[in-house]
Amino acid sequence: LSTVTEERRYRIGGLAERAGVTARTIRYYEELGLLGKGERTKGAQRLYSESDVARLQELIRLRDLLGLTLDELVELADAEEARAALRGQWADSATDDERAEIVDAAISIAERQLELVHARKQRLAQFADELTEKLGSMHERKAELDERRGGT
Amino acid sequence: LSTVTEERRYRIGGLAERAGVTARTIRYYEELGLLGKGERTKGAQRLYSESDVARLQELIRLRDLLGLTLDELVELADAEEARAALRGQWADSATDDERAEIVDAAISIAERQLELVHARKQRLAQFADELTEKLGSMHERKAELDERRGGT
DNA sequence: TTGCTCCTCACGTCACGTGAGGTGGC
DNA sequence: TTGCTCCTCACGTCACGTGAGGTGGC
Repeated sequence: LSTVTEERRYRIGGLAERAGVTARTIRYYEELGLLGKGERTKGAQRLYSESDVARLQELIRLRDLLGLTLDELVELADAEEARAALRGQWADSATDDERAEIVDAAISIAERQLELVHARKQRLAQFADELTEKLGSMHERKAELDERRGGT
Repeated sequence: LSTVTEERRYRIGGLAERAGVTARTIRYYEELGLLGKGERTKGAQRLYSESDVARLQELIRLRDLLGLTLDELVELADAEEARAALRGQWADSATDDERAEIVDAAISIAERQLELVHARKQRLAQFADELTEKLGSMHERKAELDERRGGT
């Protein structure tokens, strides 16, 4: 019945589905400090917000697409803590110098990730080239056989 | 001192280095049937050929770049067995119809892999886009702060 | 002979999977 | 009330990591 803080909440199953993982994975990530112990219902059920969804999806992407270990994700999360703080109360009591420092750190992190993404794309492109070439020679071999079999 | 079968051999450490894995991984893959128990020296040391290097590198790429599990790699290896047979003695006693069937199967496998590679590239491209956009807005924020600090 | 690399167990670890037994209702 | 989803242990599994103790020399 509050009109302002009308935000959607998910239970662990909903979050899991939206991120493409299981509930177990979410509990494990919370245990490692990757997700932070948030609100609970009286029955002790975990509740998540839309920003939790985005955060988990990001973690899964870094894990699956870039192959980062959970240890590396924890490191990264610690480093990003500063960036998240920018959007919190914390930022109100910070000086512009401090804010600039935080933004610089966040930029470095994003740039590093972009490099990793490009490196992966390179390797995938090379893989695609090799597969395409292989397919070409296999099609040749096939045509040769078909000609001999069709034997006009 | 043989002049024809003059092929380079690797021990497990050499193979490991060339594929970017550890010796333990190679022994484990052999245990799973992914690598096949080949020759040994009198001292029981494993010996590998250049084609073993290529094969292992391929497996590692499928694992790292496409995220296949070892179970899936075993399946794929079983399916590819036929393709490998094309290059062996086996092929000499096969009919052209059988050869064509084998090539068709091999083509299907390669096409499937190429699809997976493209799907991954798509996801990576989207990730890159989002990171680039994020970097853009962070640079804006930075410029804003710098202006306030520099305050002409 | 002395290193270095290899060998085979075999237990440890990381990132979860999978019940068992029980309670709550974003 | 009846399902369904959630909860907390806690043991199992996959893909290796890491010694221990020993032998070989692509």
